[in-house]
Amino acid sequence: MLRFHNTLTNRLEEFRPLTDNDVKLYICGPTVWNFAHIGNFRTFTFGDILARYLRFKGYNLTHVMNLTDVDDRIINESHKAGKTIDEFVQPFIVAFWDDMASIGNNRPDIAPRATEHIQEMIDIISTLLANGKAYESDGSIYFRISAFPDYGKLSKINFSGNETGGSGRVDTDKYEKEDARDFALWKLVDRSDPAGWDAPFGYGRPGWHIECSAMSMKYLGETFDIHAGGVDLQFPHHENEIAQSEGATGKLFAKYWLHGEFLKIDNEKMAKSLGNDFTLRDILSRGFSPLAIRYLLISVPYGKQLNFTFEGLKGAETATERLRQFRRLVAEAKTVPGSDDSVLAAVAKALKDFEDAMDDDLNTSVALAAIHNLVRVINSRLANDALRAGDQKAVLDAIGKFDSVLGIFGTEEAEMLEAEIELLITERQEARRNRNFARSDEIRDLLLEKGIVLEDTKDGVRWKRK
RNA sequence: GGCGGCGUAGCCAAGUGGUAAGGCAGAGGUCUGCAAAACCUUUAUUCAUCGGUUCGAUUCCGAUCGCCGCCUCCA
Repeated sequence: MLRFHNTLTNRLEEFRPLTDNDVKLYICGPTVWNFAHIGNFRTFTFGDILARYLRFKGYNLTHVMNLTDVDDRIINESHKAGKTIDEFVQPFIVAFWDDMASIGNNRPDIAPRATEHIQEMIDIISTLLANGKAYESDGSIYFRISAFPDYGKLSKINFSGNETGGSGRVDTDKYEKEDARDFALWKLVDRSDPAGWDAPFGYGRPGWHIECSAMSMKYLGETFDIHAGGVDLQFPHHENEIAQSEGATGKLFAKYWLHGEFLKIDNEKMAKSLGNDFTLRDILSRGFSPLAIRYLLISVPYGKQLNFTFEGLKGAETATERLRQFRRLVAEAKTVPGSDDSVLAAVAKALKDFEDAMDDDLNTSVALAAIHNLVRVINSRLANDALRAGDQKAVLDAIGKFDSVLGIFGTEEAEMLEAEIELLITERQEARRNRNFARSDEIRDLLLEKGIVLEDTKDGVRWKRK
């Protein structure tokens, strides 16, 4: 029985789709103003695992993840760069999908861009204006929180204890709002500003929160199953999404809310000021494999904070290497006919433990333990005995299942590429020993073409992806 | 100030009212001419501290200390 911790109810709940076997999932995607950092990828990898597991369980999934391509940061940065929003954002979108592929995250079925859904946002705002849940002030449109009694049901936020007053933040807004908590749905901007759109209520641009309401409801319906994202989005972003959407439709917006916890670096928060806001690219350039990064990101359940360290990443590197090696050993094992009940039982147990763990709010830690336990049993077997053909098939099937959910065994292509690289490096070493430097350079260039950079260290030659 | 989470071996960590998963590192071993790689075995009388409840607590309650988050753009 699949269960999720639902932020809305703050309980572990059995997952039941709204309709039959169909599951509609929305995950808040990146703001494409920069390269995404490792903390972003923890959330997106959690989202990917969630999507994969829902499919593993046999659900017919529609997976939507938005791209936020209009917000103040983007507008400022594109201004600075002297580019249009689209020109500025495009390379980061490309980079984002490259990074996602590199870390093994499947592409969502639909990845809508905010700027392509302005009309849908305008429609929601119009509805809210018409039903009294929004108002105009100084040309901008605000959500009227006092007209939505459920406000706060997700974050359980208690405004009475907030820091307010002279130095507080709540009252510092320069605009005239009925209530300090009210938030912008549509911001009036000057005609000359290219980052604006025409709307019945004036030339302007959407507030941050409205885009997710518009895109999720457009592709998944007014009520859908799961809405996921990082914890920091819980308030105000998700709370405001609920207010806007339910305020407009009068229906439940999302049934289950799942929030991915933060990633810490060396037990500290990730922050630009601390210089530890590593992008995926930063980490790859240090020679770590994307597979190891993925492994580390899922080694702790999504609902708990994860402490990211380079020592841990080295460990993840070794662990994924072992898993890859395991699959190779099993696949290439010489077999004898038949099967062994004790091996089949171990495989069945691993599969059950794995599924039980994933059913339990995606407990990837325990799921990984189930896999490692099987690896140990089978490796022991392999060390002492020939594998039976039936056992081999069962183990490979199980690996296929584990990997369809977690994606940590590495792809065949990646494995072949690495074997090829190792071969070339060995040949280059040989050439250098024989003082055949021409051949050595030739190999180096060949590897460079494949995007592999060699690094001579005192322990020998290492390589890394460019 | 309000609200929430966490503190488990050298490191990353799971977990439960009944006596501590898994990974990495370390140690020992198998294999190998020696290495490396690979594989196997092994590694916490103890779960931040102090009290309480209980036959029994790491697990429940209270206090203390420390860390992280939200309340403000943020995965």
